[in-house]
Amino acid sequence: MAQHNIDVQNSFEGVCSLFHNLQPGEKELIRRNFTCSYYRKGEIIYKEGDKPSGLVCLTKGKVKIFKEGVGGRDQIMRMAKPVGFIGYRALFADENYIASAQALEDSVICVIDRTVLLEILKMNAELTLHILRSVATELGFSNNRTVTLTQKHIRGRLAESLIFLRDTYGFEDDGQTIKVYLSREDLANLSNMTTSNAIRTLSAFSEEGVLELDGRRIKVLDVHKLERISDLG
Amino acid sequence: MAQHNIDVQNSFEGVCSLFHNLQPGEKELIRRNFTCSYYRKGEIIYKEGDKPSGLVCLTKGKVKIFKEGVGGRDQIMRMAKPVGFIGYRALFADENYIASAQALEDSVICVIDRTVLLEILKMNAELTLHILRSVATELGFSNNRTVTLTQKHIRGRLAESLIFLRDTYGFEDDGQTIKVYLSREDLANLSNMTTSNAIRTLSAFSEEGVLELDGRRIKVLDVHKLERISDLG
DNA sequence: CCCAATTTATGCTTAAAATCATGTTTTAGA
DNA sequence: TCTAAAACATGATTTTAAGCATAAATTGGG
Repeated sequence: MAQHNIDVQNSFEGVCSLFHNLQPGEKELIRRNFTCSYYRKGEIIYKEGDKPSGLVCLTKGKVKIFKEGVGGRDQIMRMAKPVGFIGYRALFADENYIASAQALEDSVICVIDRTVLLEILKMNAELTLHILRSVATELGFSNNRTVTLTQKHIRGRLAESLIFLRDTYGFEDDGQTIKVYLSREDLANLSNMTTSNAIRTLSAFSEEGVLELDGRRIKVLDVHKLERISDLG
Repeated sequence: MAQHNIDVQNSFEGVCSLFHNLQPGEKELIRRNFTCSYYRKGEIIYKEGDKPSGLVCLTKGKVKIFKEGVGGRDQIMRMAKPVGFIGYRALFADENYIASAQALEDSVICVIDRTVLLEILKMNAELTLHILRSVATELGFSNNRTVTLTQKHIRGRLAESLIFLRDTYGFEDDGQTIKVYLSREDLANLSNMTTSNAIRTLSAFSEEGVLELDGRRIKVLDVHKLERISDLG
């Protein structure tokens, strides 16, 4: 696979900006154990059961993190955007991955070697404490998500997913179009419903004037109404 | 409320045993900022929205951690047993509690002052890294839980909850009776279903010879069958 | 010990969402 | 550009679980 012109230096700086209280020597250590690679849309970055080789970071593109469910039905756990870490849970828990990561667009993925990172963390308590805070925050998201995915009805879950996507990726320049283009199946897997129901409910939202649909392009016409639907459950 | 004869020293040692790589000076610091109190069955230890004052530890009794759901329906997120921490997610995330904790039996709760603990963590990277691992592991449980609660059917969810309770609290001396006595409503809130359905499904398991029921006493007659039901979804 | 309140139990009805079926549109590759 | 595959759309049907009603059993407090 060709080197699709990755700006390693820029990626490196982006990744480092995610760390707090990183000492010069530690930064140099990371630089020397830092690799980048290019993933085409649809390619798998890691799979459930794989062993983490290091701390994975997305510096360009979009990635979905998903778990295979009971009847082969996937559940999307998280959506990543640049610059951000993925797969760190398994790394810090010292476990294999319990979810898979797939590029939704052409993406650049960088990896900091596992051993080197852990060495740094053992020396830098402040940095470790900061990461602990991030993971604790994410555990909160996960707990909230469990409740909404189990207790809200289909309309509420889909509305919440759309709001979540807007919060994560923002709008296009028109201020209305959500800046991510998911298949109906992905949207369903994010919202814990069948593809049929995602399609149906999107159509309903469109008829109600909440959304305007054009293929995978989703334009939010009435944010308040969407939020109300999400809150109602 | 009377001092129900709390053995503070014993509780203190129990709590300290949960920390790894704790230095003598740090231990002394904790001892001087360590309080214990007694909670009767049913009493609330903290509520959703409260601000954590420190690291809470259960040294005696049983506690449920639950979130209020959409229609006032609670979702039990976690069951705690001694000796173990509760409410640490909010503390480390520097947030208010997103769930409430209630004693299921008479319990002893100890608290390590927040400021003191964070001081220790800032100095002790190894300890912080160890806590990071625990929180990352729990995030994994939470993610798995999200999938099973959303994708498994009622029978599978209830069976899984029963297995989970056995894993957490173990069996009585007879080797069959799960060592925790929950109301049908709590069992339902743990398994994401209505109380009616928890009752109905328990009865079904009993008729199928998987369980033997006697009030809140649940005797597991056929572990394999229970596991099979859980795995089927 | 007794009574009210709560919990448990069970049947029936309704609502929600999955499944199935069919057809159309879009996309990717030869 | 054509074709096959994939994705999207919509209606009908079935399954699942919630909701509701009623009654029995259990529990806790006076």
